[in-house]
Amino acid sequence: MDSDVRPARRRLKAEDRRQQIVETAFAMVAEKGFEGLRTRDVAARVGINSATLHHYFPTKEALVEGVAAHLEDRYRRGRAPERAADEDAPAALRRLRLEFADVTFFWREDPRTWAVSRELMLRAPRDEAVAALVTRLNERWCAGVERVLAEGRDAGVFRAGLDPSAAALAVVGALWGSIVLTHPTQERFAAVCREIEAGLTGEKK
Amino acid sequence: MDSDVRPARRRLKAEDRRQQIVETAFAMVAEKGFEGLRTRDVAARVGINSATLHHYFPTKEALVEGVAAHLEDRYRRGRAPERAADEDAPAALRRLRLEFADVTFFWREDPRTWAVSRELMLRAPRDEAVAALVTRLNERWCAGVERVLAEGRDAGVFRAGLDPSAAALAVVGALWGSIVLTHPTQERFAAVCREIEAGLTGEKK
Amino acid sequence: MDSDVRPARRRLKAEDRRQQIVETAFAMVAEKGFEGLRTRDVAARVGINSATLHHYFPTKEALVEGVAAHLEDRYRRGRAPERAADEDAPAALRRLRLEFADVTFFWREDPRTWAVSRELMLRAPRDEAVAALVTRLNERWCAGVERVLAEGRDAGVFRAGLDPSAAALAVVGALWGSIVLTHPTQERFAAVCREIEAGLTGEKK
Amino acid sequence: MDSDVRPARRRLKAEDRRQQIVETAFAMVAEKGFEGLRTRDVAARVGINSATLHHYFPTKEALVEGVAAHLEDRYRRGRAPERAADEDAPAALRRLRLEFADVTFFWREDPRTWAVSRELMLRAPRDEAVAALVTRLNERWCAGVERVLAEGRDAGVFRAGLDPSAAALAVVGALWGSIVLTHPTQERFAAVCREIEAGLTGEKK
DNA sequence: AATGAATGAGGGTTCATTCAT
DNA sequence: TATGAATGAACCCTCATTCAT
Repeated sequence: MDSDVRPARRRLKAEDRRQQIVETAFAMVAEKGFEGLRTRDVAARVGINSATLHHYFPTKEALVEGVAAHLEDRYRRGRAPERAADEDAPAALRRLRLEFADVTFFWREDPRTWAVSRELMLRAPRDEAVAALVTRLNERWCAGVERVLAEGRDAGVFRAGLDPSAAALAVVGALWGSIVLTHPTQERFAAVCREIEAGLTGEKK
Repeated sequence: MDSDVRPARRRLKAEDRRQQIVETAFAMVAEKGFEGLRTRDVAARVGINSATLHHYFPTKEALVEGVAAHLEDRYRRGRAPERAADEDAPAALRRLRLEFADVTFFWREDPRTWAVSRELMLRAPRDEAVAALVTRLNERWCAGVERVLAEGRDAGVFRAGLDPSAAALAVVGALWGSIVLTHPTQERFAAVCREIEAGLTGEKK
Repeated sequence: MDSDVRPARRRLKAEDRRQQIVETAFAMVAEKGFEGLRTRDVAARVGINSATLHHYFPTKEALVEGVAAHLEDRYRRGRAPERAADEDAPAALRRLRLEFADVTFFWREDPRTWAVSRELMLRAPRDEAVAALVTRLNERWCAGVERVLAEGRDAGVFRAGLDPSAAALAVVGALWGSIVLTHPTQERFAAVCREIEAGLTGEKK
Repeated sequence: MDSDVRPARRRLKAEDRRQQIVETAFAMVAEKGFEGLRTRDVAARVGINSATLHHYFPTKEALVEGVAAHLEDRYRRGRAPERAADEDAPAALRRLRLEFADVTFFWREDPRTWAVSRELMLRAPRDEAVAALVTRLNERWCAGVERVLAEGRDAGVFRAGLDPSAAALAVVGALWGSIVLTHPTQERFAAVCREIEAGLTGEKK
């Protein structure tokens, strides 16, 4: 019916509309990258006039920053559920595996989040605000892993000679790089994680 | 006769022009990314009309592919000089360190090549031709590392339980990812390499 | 009763708002010209929503007319104080100099009024409502000067052959044109006024 | 016929095209003012794509400057033909009347030139390049009149006490101001000129 | 009386590409 | 081979105005 054609979507509350726009833009970036992000397309997909979009985000850059902030939100919220399987493993190992699970989760369950963060990476060198966000996210990630590694080394779970800071960067790099470079299957990525773990625990030759 | 000589000379000149254009475009991508690549700018920097550029590269996509091919060339040519320092180290370790040295070389000495390859890798998901090249480059890189790892494991240099294929991906990912994510200093990157090596050799706890 | 009192009070307040809006728009035109007049900017400076502004002035044209009317008001009110200096000069000369003083007053003491009237005069050919106002203002001005000139001529103060109507237009044009064309200093403008006076009195060769 | 629909107007020589564009823009400014100048409209009227216009004038401001320069050209070229009528009048008077004739010529025969210069006046306070042009034109005009006045005074044609510089500004202002303020008929403007002349010659009371 | 949301109709500018010479 | 002229399809953004509350 006609009432379906013109849905009662008009005149949303401001915050809802902002959210709706940001999410649409987020999806668009995931599909076509920032390069392919068009304010008109976003507006059209939301079902509003492109001038209305400018009412919420006065400039495209503001929209991009909105998308970036949204990404940060998603990272904060969505985490992989803890698995009961590892109950008897050492704490450090359990937490390391949780880290792996998180990455797997985003890589498998939420490919858009992954795609957007890749796009942000690409844009960072030419956009200070994005660069700041990317740096912040990475540092937070590395710092988390570093704590796990330091505690695990002190607890005897990981190699004694391990340099937590450098190793954390190597681990995070390996997780991120292996995915971006090769888009591995879940199995292959699991194998990579096992190798990382083995490298850290220092399993005897 | 002249009519035979001239075409030959011209074709040579034409090939030079192509090369000149590609190199300029390469430099431009290094500076501004593919997103900032403008055919007119390239033409202007070469000193030709932008219509002339289209005479050599009928479409922008063709030019991008030219840049990609040029990158492959550069990878084939430029390598880090072997260092005499490691003479008494096992062969596998020496070759692994050579791999590290190569990456360091491109990251420190040839930033443009690094920048372009970074752009290409991140752009790959949205461009099939680029994706093909990237896959080829990565597979070649991983295969090389994999051979080193397999031989090293068999020679007792690396951990016995090591899965050469997965570990190679982890190593390549760590090298690439740590650089792209954090733009490390030379010292920091060296520390990362040491951790990778330690993870592979399986240094006792 | 209250219901009688309130509407009256409101209407008063409404009139104040209108005044406030008009004055703000007036200031804005003085700063940026009609070309730079934006309803949103006016509303913002008043501290109201731009929709509220449209509640008082349903269209931008109405606002412009409001500004024009406000200009007329200002001309009616603000006049230069009479100077005691010329007490022994003939009446016609005294009144002519008063005219000069008025122009000087607006040009020096009230630059905003001057700026707006300049905008209106130059804009008149493209806006009928403005043209009507401008014509009215000019005719009033010319008529005033014309009376002075006629009386002065009849009193033997000005040239006998003087055509009051044409001379009035020449005088008014000279006052206005010399200012708009060159933005003269006060001294230079005074010199221009002296020349006008000399031309009218017909000072012997 | 079809060959009439698609006139052989394409692919003009660059300078011709520029001229064509400038003249069209000039006409448009005369009609609607700078405020109403639209690059798209100009292009459409010329019969070219609006991108082609940007090929010649990379920015709207450049086009405006082109129009301004064109105005200066017109002033340089177009002058009123000298009239044989005044042969027995003193040289200074003849030259003064020539000045009047010039203004009359532009005001009657070439109203577009007049309109554009008025528009430039309006724009000058907000555009430095235009302001410079306007100042240049006015100074040139005033200087010309000043010379005439000085010579005429020294030759005994004009009032002995006349200040050439201030009087020149008064004359130029009167000519310009009387036209802009009232858009006089030719007869009325002629009367104004007569009054100016009378004021300068100092005709006895 | 007052507001924030929403809009339509442009407006200047960009850019890869084509065409005639 | 090389060029300048020319183009169409967008793109981001602006602004007076309207609508529902």
